[in-house]
Amino acid sequence: MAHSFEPHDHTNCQAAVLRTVVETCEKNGLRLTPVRRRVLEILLETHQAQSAYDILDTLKQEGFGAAPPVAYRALDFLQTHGFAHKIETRNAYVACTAPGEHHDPAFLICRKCNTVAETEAAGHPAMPGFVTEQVVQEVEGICPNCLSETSQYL
Amino acid sequence: MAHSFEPHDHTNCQAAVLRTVVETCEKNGLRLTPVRRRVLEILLETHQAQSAYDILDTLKQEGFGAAPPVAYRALDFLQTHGFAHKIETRNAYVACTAPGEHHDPAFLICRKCNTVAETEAAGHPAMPGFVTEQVVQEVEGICPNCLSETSQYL
DNA sequence: AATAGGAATGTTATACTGTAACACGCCCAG
DNA sequence: CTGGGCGTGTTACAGTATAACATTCCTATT
Repeated sequence: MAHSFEPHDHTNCQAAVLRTVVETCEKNGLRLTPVRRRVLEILLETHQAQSAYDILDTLKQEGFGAAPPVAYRALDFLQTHGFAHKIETRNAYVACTAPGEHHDPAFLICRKCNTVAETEAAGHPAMPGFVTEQVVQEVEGICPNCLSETSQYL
Repeated sequence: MAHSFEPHDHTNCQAAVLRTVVETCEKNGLRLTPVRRRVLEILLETHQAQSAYDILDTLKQEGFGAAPPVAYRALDFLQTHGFAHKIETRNAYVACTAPGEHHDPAFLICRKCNTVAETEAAGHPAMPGFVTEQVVQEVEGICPNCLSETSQYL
């Protein structure tokens, strides 16, 4: 699977994830309602994290409910079932690029182009006697594409 | 150094960190002004993360400026110089428990007692060609103390 | 000692992020 | 055919954070 920083057929990328999510929902009796599906599609349009209010703006224009809970509830659903993730350092959201494939996602975030790449967390901090339940790993830096541009890394 | 989950002489714990910070500031020509010092002290009072507005409430009562920027600017200073950290998953702040000792802090956060323990991040997600600049690692779970209490881990 | 310039503080105002609580409609299990 | 759960929509509000400007305080020179 190509990651977000690599050139890839994005139309196909979107379609593949959407298909997987639709199938997963059917298999597990989850209701991928119009709002929920649309929010996923909005997230899938780009590999940049989008704020709940950005998403809400789009929803409004399309005739969905106009108040924040509409967006937040759809995002909750998507996150609960692993179809979307929150980028904590940005208070923004991305579609999962590998639904059903892993348990501890980690994110590489380019501070120049804002692209987010999802990867698997390889281990996490621990301490004897501490029971881990959730792991957040986010790395900010410069992605290969922005690095190779003439402007360099500032 | 005892970590936050271990029983320890907290008065001494606070004093030691404060002393180190004071020395570091003197050594590097940093101005640990009254507000900044007081915010650090407030953070040092507990190993639980405190919101900027909690801190601000205390500042107000003590005659410091009453508007959010007062707290946020002091926190910015402390974070910039590694004396405090933001817990991204909680929008809250803690004092650094090992100022000057490491570069990539990671945090273990007990969801029951809200205690935060700082540790060193052992490695972080990467991808070929991506230049890492900042790493955020936060683990939520149950700390040893809460685990051993009769109520168990729910 | 006088003073110019930057740093720090304080204020107002506003932007951004997120949730509580309740009304309504839909659907399907009894 | 109904009642209860779920999903949607709304209003209202709570919580987090910053922009912009005025003022004061240092301090590094004259």
